[in-house]
Amino acid sequence: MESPSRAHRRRKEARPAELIAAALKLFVEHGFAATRLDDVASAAGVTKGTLYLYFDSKETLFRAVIEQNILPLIARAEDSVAHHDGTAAELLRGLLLDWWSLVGETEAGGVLKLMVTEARNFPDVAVYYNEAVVERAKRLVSQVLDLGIARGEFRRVDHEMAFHAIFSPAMMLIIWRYSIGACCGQNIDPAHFMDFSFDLTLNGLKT
Amino acid sequence: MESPSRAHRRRKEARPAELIAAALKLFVEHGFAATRLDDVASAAGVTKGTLYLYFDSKETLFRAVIEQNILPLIARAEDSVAHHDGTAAELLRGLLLDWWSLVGETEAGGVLKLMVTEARNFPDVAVYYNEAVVERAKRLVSQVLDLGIARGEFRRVDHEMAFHAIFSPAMMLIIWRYSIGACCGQNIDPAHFMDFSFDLTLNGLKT
DNA sequence: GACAATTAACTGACCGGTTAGTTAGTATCT
DNA sequence: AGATACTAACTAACCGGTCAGTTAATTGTC
Repeated sequence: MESPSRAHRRRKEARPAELIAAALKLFVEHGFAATRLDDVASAAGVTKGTLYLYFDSKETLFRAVIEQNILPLIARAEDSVAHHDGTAAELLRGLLLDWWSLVGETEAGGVLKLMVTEARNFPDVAVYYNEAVVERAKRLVSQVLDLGIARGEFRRVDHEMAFHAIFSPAMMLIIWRYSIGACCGQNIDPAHFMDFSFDLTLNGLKT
Repeated sequence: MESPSRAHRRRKEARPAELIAAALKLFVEHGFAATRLDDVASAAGVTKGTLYLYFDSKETLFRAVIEQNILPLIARAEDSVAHHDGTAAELLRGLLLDWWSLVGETEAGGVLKLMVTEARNFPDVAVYYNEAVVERAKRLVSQVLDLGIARGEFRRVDHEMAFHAIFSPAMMLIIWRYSIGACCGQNIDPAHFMDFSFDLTLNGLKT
């Protein structure tokens, strides 16, 4: 027996991350209000008292969950911009697939669903998310569209509209997976759907 | 005093609908768990005790909210099928715009967001919703796609994929409006966006 | 290397505010 | 007057947040 007795070892460094991971999972599953801190703590292998050593309140924990899970996303997005080679179409596909492998296929994808469900209860967090993620992505897509139009690949389109149209399928896929899809077995094959919907959109964008 | 007595008139017939409307609004805004029944009741102009005359529990009220708001939707969808005239493209556009004016532009649109946020807490309701709304819509779109393919208008496409691709923008628009969009002023012009995204998709579908 | 003395991560019982659900009583209708 | 739509005061349970106490690690002393 290596460590049943050591169930509660002292691991100050690891706790916050573990608590945040547990909180993300449960917040996404049940929503913020319906999630008990006792459950978050025990999912992270500690008790509620310990949770309060690291976070001031349930709300603070929520903010930490959002922040921790979008910070890497922001960082990664930035260097993805610079290296543009190939056609605008290829760049756009790369952008979308990068975003997918970063958001869609990781636990972090739940943050999107969480923001959608809790935006009205935490408007300031929603504004922060909008600026840190959505607006940034919008600017990225806008650049690619400009490039595509300049190269004669794309039609002149409303950038705002195009952005939403391009990301809608991927966002829908994520939200679906964490909500109704989780209850009704029939899940869409993500890779297949991403390919399909991107082709559809690209055809629409082409001159 | 003009009508403090009016405040509690006896209106057995009107109460359930009023309570359901108030509940929908608050459930969509704050989520199921974070909504107080006292608030639902007072939004409907009664007190909590009255609410319990018409609904057994908070959960029963939730189910009623979903059911009442998708029943008309189902009914309307059915007769929209039969009258197919014109091209498949026109039919598809009609289907989507009908759905939009029925779901997107009414209070009932909130049901979609509500189902997304609460699906995991009410899996059986989610399954019901999926069968009563999603699967039904899927079959409708499938018929139109078959028609379009038979007429040589559309490419041979995976119906499941195409369905999700077609409805993604509209669903995203609704979910957006009731969540992050509600916190960050910048709302998309629905009519414009629906036109834009449908054109994009249609281009992709065409032979 | 053993054995305090000290520090700090962690626990779990507890408190108080909140809210789903109940019920005794009031107002309105026929 | 009898029936019933409705109210408001009430209860019980639940859960966010606290804190006195426990236990694991570290340091210091011989």
